[in-house]
Amino acid sequence: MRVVDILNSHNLKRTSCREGIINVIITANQALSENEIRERLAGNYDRTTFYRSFKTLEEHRIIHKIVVDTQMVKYALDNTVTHKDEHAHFFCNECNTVKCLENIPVEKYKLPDGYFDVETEVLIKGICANCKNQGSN
Amino acid sequence: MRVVDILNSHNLKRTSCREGIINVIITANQALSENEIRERLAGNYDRTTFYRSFKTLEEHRIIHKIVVDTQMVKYALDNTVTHKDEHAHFFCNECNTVKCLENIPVEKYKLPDGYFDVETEVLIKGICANCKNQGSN
DNA sequence: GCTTCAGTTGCAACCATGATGCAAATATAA
DNA sequence: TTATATTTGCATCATGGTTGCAACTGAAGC
Repeated sequence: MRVVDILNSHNLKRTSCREGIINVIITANQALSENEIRERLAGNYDRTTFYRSFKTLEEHRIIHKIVVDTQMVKYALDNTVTHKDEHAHFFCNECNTVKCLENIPVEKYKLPDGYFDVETEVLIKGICANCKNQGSN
Repeated sequence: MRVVDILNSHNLKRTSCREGIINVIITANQALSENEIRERLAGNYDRTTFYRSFKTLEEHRIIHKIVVDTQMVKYALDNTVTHKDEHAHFFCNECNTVKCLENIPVEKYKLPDGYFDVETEVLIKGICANCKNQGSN
């Protein structure tokens, strides 16, 4: 599916910022932060434009946000695009990258009486395969 | 265990800010934000002092931080104090409260080859029992 | 109780993320 | 090409996190 079609199917205008963001995220093999996306983007956009583009794309479930910490937010292509269920995320303490563990569905936790869950976020922090290998060299 | 003993056992000086924070968190039945703690506290402390107190108490595993979003951070008494294992957290979309689900241990997710986990954060968002009851009245 | 000093506090200043109002610019449909 | 609903850029603000530094203070020793 082309980026144009993704935007069209959500009745979103195709602006260079939106197209750029989606392109960068689709190409990347990992979740990216606002700055990481900006670096990989041709155009130079205002922070607010970026912020609002992310928000719009998120609301339309084209991308999803992973909050690692209050000072580290990353974005990845959403489930509805890759057709995967709710999945866990992995954050590497060494290289600070975030990966969607698309084959690791989040467990359905049994809540106390009267509690109802809407969504569950699972963030696993540790060392990724890449950094583990470098560490043992 | 008294607050004084908690600080002493970690070789931390007993300052009114630290004692106050721990007291407020122990008393509360839920995780609290910086502002919620400040409101319940007698003294008037600088933001930086608060921030550094939280950091110190967190590093010594007396309290732990729950990041709901980039703009919402809450603190709760840590496992080492209540002697509970790694647990899930519940965030109510209605009343914005965070509760430690101390009887809900986090699942040990099986990671891809080469990946090693250090800690897993599980944040379940939904409606708490309290808000659910009010909604059905 | 007084002295000493490592540790803590308050202040100023800075960065990142999130958010809104408003005028100018633009995508798209007519 | 024009009209209009959206989007963009700019200014501005809020919150959380962070550091440097001088002033202050808890706790130990005298």
